[in-house]
Amino acid sequence: MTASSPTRERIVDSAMRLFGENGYRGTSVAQIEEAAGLTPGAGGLYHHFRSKEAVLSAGIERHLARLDALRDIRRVLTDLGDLRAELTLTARYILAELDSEEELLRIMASEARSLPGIVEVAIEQLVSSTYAGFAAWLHDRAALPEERATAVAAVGLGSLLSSRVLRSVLRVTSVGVDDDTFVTTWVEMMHAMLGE
Amino acid sequence: MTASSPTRERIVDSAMRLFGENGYRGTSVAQIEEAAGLTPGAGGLYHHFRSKEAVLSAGIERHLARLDALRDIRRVLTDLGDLRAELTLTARYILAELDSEEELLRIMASEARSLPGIVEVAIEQLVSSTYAGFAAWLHDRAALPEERATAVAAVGLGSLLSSRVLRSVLRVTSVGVDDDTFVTTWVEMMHAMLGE
Amino acid sequence: MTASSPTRERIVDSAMRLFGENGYRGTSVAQIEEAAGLTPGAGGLYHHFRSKEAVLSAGIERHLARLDALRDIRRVLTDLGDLRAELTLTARYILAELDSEEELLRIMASEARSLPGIVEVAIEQLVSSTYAGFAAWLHDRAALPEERATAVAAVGLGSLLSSRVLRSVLRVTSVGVDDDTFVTTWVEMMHAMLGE
Amino acid sequence: MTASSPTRERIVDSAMRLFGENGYRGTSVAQIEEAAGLTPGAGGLYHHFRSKEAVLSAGIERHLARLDALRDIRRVLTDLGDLRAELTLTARYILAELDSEEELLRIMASEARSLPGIVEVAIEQLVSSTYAGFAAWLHDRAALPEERATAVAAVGLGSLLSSRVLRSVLRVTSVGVDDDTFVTTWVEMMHAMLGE
DNA sequence: AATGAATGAGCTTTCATTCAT
DNA sequence: GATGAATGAAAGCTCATTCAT
Repeated sequence: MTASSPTRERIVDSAMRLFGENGYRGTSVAQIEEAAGLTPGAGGLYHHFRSKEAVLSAGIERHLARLDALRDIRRVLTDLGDLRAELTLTARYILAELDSEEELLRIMASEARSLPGIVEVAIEQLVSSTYAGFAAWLHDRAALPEERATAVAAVGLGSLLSSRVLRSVLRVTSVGVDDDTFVTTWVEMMHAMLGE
Repeated sequence: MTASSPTRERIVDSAMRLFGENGYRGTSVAQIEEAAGLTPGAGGLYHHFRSKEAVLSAGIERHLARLDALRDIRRVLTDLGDLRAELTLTARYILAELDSEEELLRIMASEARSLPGIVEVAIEQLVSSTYAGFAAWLHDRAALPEERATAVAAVGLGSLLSSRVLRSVLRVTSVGVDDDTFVTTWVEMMHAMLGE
Repeated sequence: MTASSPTRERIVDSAMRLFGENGYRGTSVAQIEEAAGLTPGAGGLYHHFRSKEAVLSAGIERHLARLDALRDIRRVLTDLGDLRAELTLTARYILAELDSEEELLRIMASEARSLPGIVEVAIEQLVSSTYAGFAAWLHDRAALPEERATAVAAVGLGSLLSSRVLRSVLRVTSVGVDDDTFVTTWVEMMHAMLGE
Repeated sequence: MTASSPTRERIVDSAMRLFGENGYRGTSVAQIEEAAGLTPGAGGLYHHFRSKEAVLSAGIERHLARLDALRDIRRVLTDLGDLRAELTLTARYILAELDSEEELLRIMASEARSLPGIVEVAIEQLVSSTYAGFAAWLHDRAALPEERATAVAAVGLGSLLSSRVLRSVLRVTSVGVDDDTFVTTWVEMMHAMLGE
């Protein structure tokens, strides 16, 4: 039950990958053990975690720790002097983050309702803070009134989020638009909206 | 195995509700039977369906049949002469549809990866046709070139989809914007984009 | 989960026998199933009981129901006019009852501490009422003051109980005395104590 | 595997206490290790004992060694000239011994059937010799013929044993008699029996 | 002597599915 | 068409024991 060890890390890695692929319920402890190089079914996992759920918790916490940066999204959005450039940067950054957290996104979508406790907290932290951060930036940078900034953030971030939900969660291979075009179009829309 | 009977209907109803609430794996055949008024665990379900998966298939097919209307979205978007009004109508209509198909949306998100065959086809049909339909309308009505219409459809519909994915799938209670404001803002953005 | 069925009865029978032989923990559900004619390990037991503990509960309740007679021990001790004869009858009756409840006695001794809830109640009902019943009889029949009757009952019944505890629980094969001699000696002692 | 060491002693102490509280099967090697100040689950116990059973054996042997005195009960029963006084002394002594061996008594009762080998021998040694010793004393002191002495010993010791079996094994909190009254009554009964 | 790690075997329980009635 | 009963397979988890360090 050490805080960290190579095996422990391998267990979390394997588990999160399998959870993302097959869902939490769809992944057995034996599969995780096997993927982590332990004898499947021998219960080796339980020397490192109290339960299967504890593995998920550890995995989610690791993701969240890694995402602390995203939480304060304004740090990325330094003033480039050019709104279009900043919006492009934002879009690319958020898409890249969502891509690197594909596993987490999949798990959240599959298990949000079956595993309330753990997953709910993670979603709240992740989504709310991202939306709030972007809204605050719109308020500061584009001088939008607070309520309007919130609404624009909801519409704008929704677009970016759904592009990854479609791909990673719903496995929709394509809606006919490549990433670059998507970003360009999104930037145009946001820019048209923000005036100037 | 009759094509249709009151019991069969009750089974599909109960099953889809339970799948939406607890996921496919999280719902046992016995639970479905009980909810459908049969003796739980007695296997009565198997007089109407070959397997648990067949119940899901039937449920999804029923949803898809009901959604045929949405497939040809242009039927709704009759010419009102006013682009803003038409966009507002579109947004409201799509959100309403997503709401009435909340069950399906949840199931798709939870099981897209664990039950490829059945669910994947449904998602493909549903999403692709909706996106394609909206793009076609943009092409006709707003005179956008085809590629651009596709891109704008992707960005625009994504926003609407995300709003319901957040609420129904990820259980995010609110991102600070009510539906009316969301629609208004979305319409503005689309309108700003489409020029004129 | 029917209240009664041949299989259910066989499960309780087998379980109580095995619990008596190997203890509650020492008996696996698979063993019970096998002894009851079900496929071991297939979980058939769970169609009749919610858990392994529920089987023990049902078994204990069955024993207790059967022991309702013993509870009012005075019914047996009808006035024969001869104290010696009545004491002899009592001793034989109690030993016979303990013998027919050997299983229960073993289970009580093995599991009194590991399964408090269920077993504790049974012991309390069984032991307390027997002691109280015998004390009441001594009070009525031999005109002993209440406190004295209680003390004599404790000493006297203790002897009888220990003879069966030694044999059934501790597996002491013999302490050099056969049952008839034991009863005769016990009767003499009680008689000497109760005076003429 | 040293014959004796502080850790070894702590292991036996902890183990016997836990066996008494939770039973042999109900106590894990990890629990014993933890209670003995070792890292639970690390297998430190196996540096001192070949197996879990060997710990129980060592514990029982230690108890038996301590009980060698009781085996020759007559040493206690020195001639006081007064039979009543000697009986009182005997009763108190045996009850005190049973109390100080509560652990052992519990273990014997719980595990007599699941762990025959080890425990059976201990019980045999302990019980038989006590009964035989008391019978011999009755034979000498009260001039009872051998067979009669054996029978009276069985009836008399049974009472004392039961009182502790009820309390320590069956957890019956009280049968309405305190220890002093119990002893007094027992002495009276034995005295009435032994005549003069 | 002690520990971190691993393992094989076992546990209780759940469940989709089948079948005679 | 519905039920009571049964079953094979698998799940999460525990545990006595071993071993390299």
